[in-house]
Amino acid sequence: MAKGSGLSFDPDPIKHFLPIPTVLNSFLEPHHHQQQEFPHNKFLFKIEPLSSSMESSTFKNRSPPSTIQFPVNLNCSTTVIHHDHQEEEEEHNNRPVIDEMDFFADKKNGNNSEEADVTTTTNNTINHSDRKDSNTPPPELDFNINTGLHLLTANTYSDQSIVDDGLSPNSEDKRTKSELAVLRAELERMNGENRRLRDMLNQVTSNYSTLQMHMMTMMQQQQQQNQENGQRDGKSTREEVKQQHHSHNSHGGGGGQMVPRQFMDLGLAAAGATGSEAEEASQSSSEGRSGREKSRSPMNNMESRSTCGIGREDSPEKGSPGWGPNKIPRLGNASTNKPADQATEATMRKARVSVRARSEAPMITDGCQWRKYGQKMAKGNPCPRAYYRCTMAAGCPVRKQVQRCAEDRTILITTYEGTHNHPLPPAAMAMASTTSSAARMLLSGSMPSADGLMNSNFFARTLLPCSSSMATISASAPFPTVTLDLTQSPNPLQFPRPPNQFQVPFSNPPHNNILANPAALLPQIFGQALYNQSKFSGLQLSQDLEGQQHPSTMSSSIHPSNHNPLADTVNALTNDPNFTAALAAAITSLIGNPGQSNNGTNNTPATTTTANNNNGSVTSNGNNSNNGNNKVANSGFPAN
DNA sequence: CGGCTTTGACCCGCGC
DNA sequence: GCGCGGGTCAAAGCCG
Repeated sequence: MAKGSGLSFDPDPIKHFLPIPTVLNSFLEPHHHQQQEFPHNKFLFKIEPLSSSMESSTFKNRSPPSTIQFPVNLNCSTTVIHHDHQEEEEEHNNRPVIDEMDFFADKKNGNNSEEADVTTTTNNTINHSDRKDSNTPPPELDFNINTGLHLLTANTYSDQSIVDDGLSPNSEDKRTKSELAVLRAELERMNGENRRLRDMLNQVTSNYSTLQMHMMTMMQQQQQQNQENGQRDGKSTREEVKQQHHSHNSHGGGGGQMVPRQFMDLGLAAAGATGSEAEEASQSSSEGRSGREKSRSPMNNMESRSTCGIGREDSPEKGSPGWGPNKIPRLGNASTNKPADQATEATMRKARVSVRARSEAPMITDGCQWRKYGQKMAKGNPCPRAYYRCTMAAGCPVRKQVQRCAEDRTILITTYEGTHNHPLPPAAMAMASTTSSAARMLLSGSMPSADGLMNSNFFARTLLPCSSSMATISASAPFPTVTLDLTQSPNPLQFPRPPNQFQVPFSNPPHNNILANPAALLPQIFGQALYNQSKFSGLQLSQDLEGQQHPSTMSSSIHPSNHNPLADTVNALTNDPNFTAALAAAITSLIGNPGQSNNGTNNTPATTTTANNNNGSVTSNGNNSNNGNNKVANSGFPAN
């Protein structure tokens, strides 16, 4: 392509550069053929009651197939279903929540369902056969799960019913009016419910953040305490030994040598209320490939992070103007640093958080604004790797790499590194929180490993008790990396998980249902991981801990032991590549808006969350033009 | 005109 | 010391 053409380099086999809403749409692909009348930017994200309203108001008068119930209730309007209104109503009234999931399960099952789709009816009808007898959900549905994406169309019901009635004008008119009145009343009620739920969600989110911070602080304190004890009396717990070893060898920097990790600035990171905490963990100094990089005290710096170019921090002499100021000179000797800092810093590496998601979109929307600064062909991968840096604030050291997986080009690998030195938009909080937690997890553990690899099994279980296959941690790379794999088990229904695996940690309050709130999924996963990590903060981990689940998780989890169709469905849904992609994309939009949604102006939930995405921008930033982002996203997309 | 992408060049660490 | 590969820079040029 011509240099400076401004055109996107689009080697990607996947030509669909879809904005978030579109991503969601892609997940709902079966409906595409019905979406023509409704632009993507018409997506309406709506918060509705998860349980109560579900069976009642929420479903009434809606065409089932056309609606997909998303966790926080993302009502993406897209389709117009030509159903008989009354029939629809009846169906809705009788439909248990699970219908939505079944709908998805069928979709993803590959059974495809273009037919089932159009139809939603088909599918639903089948399901209904069993359920019309009873309005109560199956026994195994002991938790409130509402997973479907609820797509509904603005003119789904009344209009259609009016048209199809075939009654005399007068009676039709009356009927229409009455229906209209009912609908209005219902609408108002739903709005009220939405408001309440929004508040609730905000509160939950807030609580979660608070708890997370608190936990981080405590973990740090504990770690420090352990460290002090270790130094004082030479007590030799495994961890302490490592720590000491660590401090002694802090600058030895044996490449590839396994070094213990310990908590560092986690507390700080947690303390950072900016929401950029995510990277703070990664900020932690790193021993770097040769123990060259030094970072400063966690406390100060976001910027120290500075050094945080991806992989470049070690070359102080070289620095880009923007990053120069942040660069930290290489310290040949650690002698200038405080011993404690040396030890910790030396041992810590810059953490990276990698997210693997199956997505056709060029980039996962994370709420930040990125600018592409380079693209390279990486060895062993025909797809180019694109380099982006955060442009939300001048000098923000955060960078990310985006690359397609060589084996499966539908998989998008996004690797984050660095800490934002600026407040994050609400939309970016979720991802930041998630990556932050992951990074902390990574940096907080001190795992011995002869082969240079962390005990991925343990970590996976710790990090993601729900699925050991979803997260892996590697310390063998130049930088420790947490990989969050959202692509595993594309079709769990076809490839059932081992019976002793938890799929999703449902340690949630009634309204914090993961499935009902995808936005909370990742943070919650990592939250659980953090919990487990803290639980095992001694880091005297052993395989015998594997499989151990936190009681809270156990109690509310879908227990695999009893084969549960619903659980399988849930698993299927939560592992659906498209869903995960949509989830990743939706995270920022959904959870990220607590601040905005809190203000009274958002009485129409439908318009609230989508604001940033309606333009089809890949990155959402209310204060900035999305055009640039789109460019970045589209052109920067590294493909083959 | 500012912001962005493209892309060749450059720097650096690492392995041999 | 050299080559390789990853990561970054910055000039050129496009776009709105």
